Amino acid sequence: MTNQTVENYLKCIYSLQEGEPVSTNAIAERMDTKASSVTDMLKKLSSRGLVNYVKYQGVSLTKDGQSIAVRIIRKHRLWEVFLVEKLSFKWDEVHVIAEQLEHIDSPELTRRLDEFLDFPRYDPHGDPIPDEQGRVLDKIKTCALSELVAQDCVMVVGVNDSSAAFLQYLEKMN
Amino acid sequence: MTNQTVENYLKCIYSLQEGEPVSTNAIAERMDTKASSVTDMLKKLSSRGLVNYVKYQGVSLTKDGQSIAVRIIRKHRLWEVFLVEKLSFKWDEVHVIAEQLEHIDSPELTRRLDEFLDFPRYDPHGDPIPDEQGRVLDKIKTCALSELVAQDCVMVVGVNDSSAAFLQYLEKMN
DNA sequence: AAATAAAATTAGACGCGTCTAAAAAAATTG
DNA sequence: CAATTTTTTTAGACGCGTCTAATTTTATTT
Repeated sequence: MTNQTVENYLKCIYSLQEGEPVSTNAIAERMDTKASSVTDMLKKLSSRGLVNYVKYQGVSLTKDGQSIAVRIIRKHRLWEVFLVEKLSFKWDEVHVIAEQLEHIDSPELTRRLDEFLDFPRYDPHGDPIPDEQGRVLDKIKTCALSELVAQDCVMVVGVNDSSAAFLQYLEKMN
Repeated sequence: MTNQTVENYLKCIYSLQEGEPVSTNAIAERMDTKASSVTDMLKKLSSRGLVNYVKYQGVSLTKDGQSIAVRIIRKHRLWEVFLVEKLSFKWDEVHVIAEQLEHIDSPELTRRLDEFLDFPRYDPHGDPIPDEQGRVLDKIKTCALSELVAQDCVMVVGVNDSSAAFLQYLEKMN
């Protein structure tokens, strides 16, 4: 199977993983595909040693699978930083583009991009950027603006409503 | 067919085009594939209105096909400038990476990248970068170092022998 | 211009990733 | 705990881009 496809499946499983194995249906829903397609793919990923898959019992990443997933996430978030910091994109515009850029295969490019960006630890949404060895920090703690009291010192890292209308409203109010 | 594939075929035909229609074999050789695969593809491109294809008579780009090819080349060369100017890659290292980056689909990204790079007219090899409307300048005139005489004022834009050994030799001699 | 060589096309196949429909297993419920 | 619902898997198909082998068309040679 194609690198792109493998990477997207692994990334998806990674993001759904929380202790217990991930279900076929959960993957299908997240990837906007059919459960039968997922089953097919899981068998192939398993035979490549990228996931632990037991029929009817869900799936989890192997060490190799995890390592690939983390590398993709690293690239995704580095590109998001690039798009926002260097090309002045807004938070909500960068995700779709980064989903393409994350599949560019060149370790040297990733290394140099990281350096060019001054080794950022977090992406524009406050999500941690894994380092070259795949180590991941914790996500920055976030809370709603409404939970704060006067004098609290915070940084705005994102919005929940990313509709064009709302963003334009924020823009207008500066 | 897939965007990537279409784009690669159109780019290839564009680069082989010089007055007369391009032959099936020429495309096959350049793309490292079989003539029969090329024939299959030409039929599909033709039915999409991207090429003028007449059996046994070669192929040429339509206006639409040309426009797509030029857009890919624009992206390819812009990314090459980025890699060399911003990430300090060497001339000969950037081509393979740019072949991946050129397929990233986001007109806004291309626009902003262009701006970020200060609207460069030529890529690191002296090849012209098409503008947003698809206008292409002439390639910068080049000649061999050996053709020059003392006092000539030139800029080195590339080497013919890009083997690691030769590049390291140049490096050593500064 | 007939014979031969080269170039291009067709026919039929394959792997990939996906799908629908049907079957099987697991979970839920009355 | 038997019946029903939900989840998952299997079986069989399809489009894409490619391939090999065979055929057809065009070009070259003598």
